[in-house]
Amino acid sequence: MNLKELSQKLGLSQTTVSRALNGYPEVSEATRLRVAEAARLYNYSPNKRAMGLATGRSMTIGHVLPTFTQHEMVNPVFGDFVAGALETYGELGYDMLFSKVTDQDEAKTYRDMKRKGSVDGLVLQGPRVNDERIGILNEIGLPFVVHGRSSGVTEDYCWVDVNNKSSFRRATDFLLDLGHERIALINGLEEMDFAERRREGYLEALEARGISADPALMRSSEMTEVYGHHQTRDMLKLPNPPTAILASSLISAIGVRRAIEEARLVMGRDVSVVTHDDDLSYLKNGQDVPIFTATRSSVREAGNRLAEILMDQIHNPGAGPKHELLEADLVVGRSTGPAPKD
Amino acid sequence: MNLKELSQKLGLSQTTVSRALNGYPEVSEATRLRVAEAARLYNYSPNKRAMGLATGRSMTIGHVLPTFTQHEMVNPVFGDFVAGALETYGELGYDMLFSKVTDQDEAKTYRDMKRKGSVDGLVLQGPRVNDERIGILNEIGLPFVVHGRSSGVTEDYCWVDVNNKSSFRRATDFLLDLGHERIALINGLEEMDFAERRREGYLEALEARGISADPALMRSSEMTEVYGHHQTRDMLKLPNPPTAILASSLISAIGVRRAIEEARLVMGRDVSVVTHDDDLSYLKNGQDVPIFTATRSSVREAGNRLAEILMDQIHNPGAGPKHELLEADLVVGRSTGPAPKD
DNA sequence: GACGCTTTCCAAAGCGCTTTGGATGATTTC
DNA sequence: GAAATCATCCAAAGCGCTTTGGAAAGCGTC
Repeated sequence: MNLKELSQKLGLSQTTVSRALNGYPEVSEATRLRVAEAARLYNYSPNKRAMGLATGRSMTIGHVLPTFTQHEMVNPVFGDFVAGALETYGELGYDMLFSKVTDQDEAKTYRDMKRKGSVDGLVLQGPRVNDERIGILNEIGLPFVVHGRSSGVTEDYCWVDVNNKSSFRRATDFLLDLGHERIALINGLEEMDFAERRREGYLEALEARGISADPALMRSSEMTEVYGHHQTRDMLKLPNPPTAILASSLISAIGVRRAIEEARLVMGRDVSVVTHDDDLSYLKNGQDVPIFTATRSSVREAGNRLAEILMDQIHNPGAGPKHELLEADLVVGRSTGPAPKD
Repeated sequence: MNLKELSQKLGLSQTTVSRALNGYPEVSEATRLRVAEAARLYNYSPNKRAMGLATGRSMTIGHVLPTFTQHEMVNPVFGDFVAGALETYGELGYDMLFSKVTDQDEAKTYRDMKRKGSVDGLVLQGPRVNDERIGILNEIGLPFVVHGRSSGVTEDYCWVDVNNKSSFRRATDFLLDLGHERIALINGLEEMDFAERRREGYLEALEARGISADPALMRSSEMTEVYGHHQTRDMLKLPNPPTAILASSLISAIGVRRAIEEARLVMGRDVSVVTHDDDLSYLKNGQDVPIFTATRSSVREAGNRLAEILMDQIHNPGAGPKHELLEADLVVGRSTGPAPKD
């Protein structure tokens, strides 16, 4: 059933039926009702492609599967982030289109999406420090929002980000207050912007107490369980091992704990651990009492907020770039305790 | 730049340019080259929506975000599965369209996709026992492939699945061979088809040795870390606790280990653990020596294979339904050992 | 009753592509 | 040398929708 057929059945023109369905005022309430009724009866819904052709809008948002380049690792927060964004898209009738970038040429994918008219807006995930993709997206001229920020980029753009710096500053302060002085940082890959900001917060807290950071205690790698384990195992073997560890994700924190236990130490007594927690639906940080003391910020909520900003940008092209900085909670669990006296 | 403009620049008709670009034979090699050259020069690529309108094909595959109904949990394998499927889609120029189903009315979403012409094929994830969605999809008349199977459904359909039954049978046999007799099963939600098949394999192995299954040792729940932990903690408190545990996912196995360690027991000595491992990119089962003894099958590879079958179905509508049963490896790690003598 | 103003509807022209059904020469066949 | 064949190309008709620019009818006004 298409518009033509439906309008014939109703004895109306396609124009009127189209207008009735799209809520234009040039149609009487009586016929609007009649049209709506018939549309339901004949199970009519407009062809999206034809609609897109005619309007120039595709009602689709483009995403690129965020993979950490090394090892083709899919970002574990992907699923929850998407779920959050989809909630908002769905409400406004938008779909989500996915592409995977095989080569490094992500810019080409974005340009293609614009040229082919397949999307009305874009989402950029996993921004790196000085990310050149932002400049390209600005130049392409399609509304976009970045999940995260990119230090070094001077031009303005829309973003939604967790306050990584302040949350890691607070986490470090929390450990310092407990008397820890040898605090390790197991961070994400250094080129990632969030990792840089977390490191800044960590360093700032140390400096404020006059503690000089030990490069041997600052690690950065992909946020997997195995890497968390390796880095911790190595650091615990140091002549002067850390008494506390800051981890960048719950998954690597699980590896941290494994290494601590393998060393026959007790987490929260011998070694304290604080992690960032994206509040993933499939990986909750305990139930009542958190397993790990953590800086928590729901990535799903971030997806939600980001989508709202993007929708806003699409519908009000004039409005300038919008930003949203989400503050993480610092939740105290069983992985932290006073620094051991030796 | 659109077809019209490009053809004007070339002094050719749109027909010829279109044919040249799409590899039709009615165009001389010389002009084909000239057209290709100009297309590159002017950075032309056809508008997907217009192409879709004209051809009736959308070059898009529909996915529905698989959530376990309770708690809106996003399936953790989602990211890797998508990455696998996208590899194949990308090669053939297909995009991936995502929708999230808010209500239970997933069928409506599929019907809409068909009506609106937004997709050429569908992927069904997370099939349940007796899943009525399969019947609906068959009736809708859009090519589809199921990731998993649905016992109880008699009609034929395409699927890609891990041999859940045989792998859990093997895993159970492996534990039995080590002398374990009280083997617990921490399974996924019972309505999920994979959970049923795994239970069957487990029961079959026990029965073959004349061991009657203890209902107190068979748990099923969402596959989260917390649930794995809770179930294990509870079972270890039983008067006659299990000496081995079979877990349905690496994430719940991590919870199992946490509970074992909290009980001051040693995994692999006091309690053996075998888990299923989807070989997720962000959650590897150790590096050289696996942490857990596991039945391993890459969900990314499954996504890849599934996409291939779907592409095949779309391009050869006549061919009957195809199936692929993936056998899981049984890899031995450090989480299993002989049953303790008491 | 002629006039203007609303209200309500419609015909037709796109949107950018594919594809059908020729047209035009060039080449071969007898 | 005329007819048939072939290789190239093109004009125009869709695909299913939106939207522009009227047209027709209804209504009050003077």
